Amino acid sequence: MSLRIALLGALAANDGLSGYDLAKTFDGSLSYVWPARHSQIYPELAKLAADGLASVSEEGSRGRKVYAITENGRATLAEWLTGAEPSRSIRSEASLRLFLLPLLDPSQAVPLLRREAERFAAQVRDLEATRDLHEPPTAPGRNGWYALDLGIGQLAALRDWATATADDIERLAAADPA
Amino acid sequence: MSLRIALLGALAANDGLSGYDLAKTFDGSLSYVWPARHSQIYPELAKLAADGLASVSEEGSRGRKVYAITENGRATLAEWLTGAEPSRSIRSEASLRLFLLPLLDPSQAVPLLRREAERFAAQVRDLEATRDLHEPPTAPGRNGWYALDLGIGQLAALRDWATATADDIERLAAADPA
DNA sequence: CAGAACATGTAACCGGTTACATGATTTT
DNA sequence: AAAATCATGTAACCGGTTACATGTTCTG
Repeated sequence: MSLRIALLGALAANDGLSGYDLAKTFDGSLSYVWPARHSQIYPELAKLAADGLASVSEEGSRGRKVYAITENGRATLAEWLTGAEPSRSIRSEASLRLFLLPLLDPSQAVPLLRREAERFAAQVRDLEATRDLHEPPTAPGRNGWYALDLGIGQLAALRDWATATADDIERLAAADPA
Repeated sequence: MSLRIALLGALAANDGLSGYDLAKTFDGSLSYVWPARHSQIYPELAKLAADGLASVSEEGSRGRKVYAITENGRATLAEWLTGAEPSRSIRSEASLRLFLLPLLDPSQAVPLLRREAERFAAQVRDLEATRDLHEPPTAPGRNGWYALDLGIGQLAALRDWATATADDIERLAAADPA
């Protein structure tokens, strides 16, 4: 279900996208919340068209098909956004790693946590630089900007947790050298 | 692959767990990074045992099987934790929703963003209360505590983003009433 | 004794990933 | 002319979810 919504959202934000363009979006800004590959996007676009939520608005060269969201599609999107509770579950390999690192003994865990923290910090700096390169665009395009902030916030939280946990483990190890 | 690691991690943190116990762990603390159902856990434990990474250390009443991580299992876990880059991809329906909410017109988006922010804030308060109920336990069990902090940090980031975005949209709408 | 909680498993289905497959246009 | 990029699709496989299926022990 969520892939449909994400596609409708991308089309609503910036009408006139091809499967190829969408694949890039799902590899860029949208990848922070819902990554998807072209092999999943093309069939889903076909289904969206079959269900009347999107339509092929234009056929370009090289077989390019440009999709537009329909009124029906907009309604479906708005309904999902205003309606039912979304699932709160997330699955993150990077977080799993952070979560398990404290299992190692302090001499191993602390440097690894600091390395991870530095990695997240670097990503945060990258994204902040990307964001600050662009003047805040006006309403519709602005969404890419908000998305970037969401990514930055999540990564910064991971960075801070890794730092705090490394500090805590270090403190404990110093107080009680097992 | 990651489920194996998560299971090994849970067994390393607290040896002597059954599939049933593990299912509860994956529904509790571990759910913030890697949720799993018992229907996935039982077969994977069998595979872990077949591969010599864990073993059945004890059989209790009601068919209860207690698993223990083996030396081999510990080595595999340590290798994954210290080794290769974990995938940075995450998939979150809740974040997708936040991400798309700014697409609605301001009069709809702002209250929904504030409602979401309040929801995240409530979750944060809940988790903080849970955490503060318990004295920080000593080394091995301490991991549940760190995990809680990671969950709190992630949710707080979502809360703050929702609040900031609502403020921003409101500010824009006030400046330029379309 | 009934209902809740403990406890383990299997099977069908679905969403997502990887790999396969093809061809057109642009750039060097 | 070759290589890169644009562009769309299909198929096999795998991990995860939902639903099915069964039996035991404890608690009220």
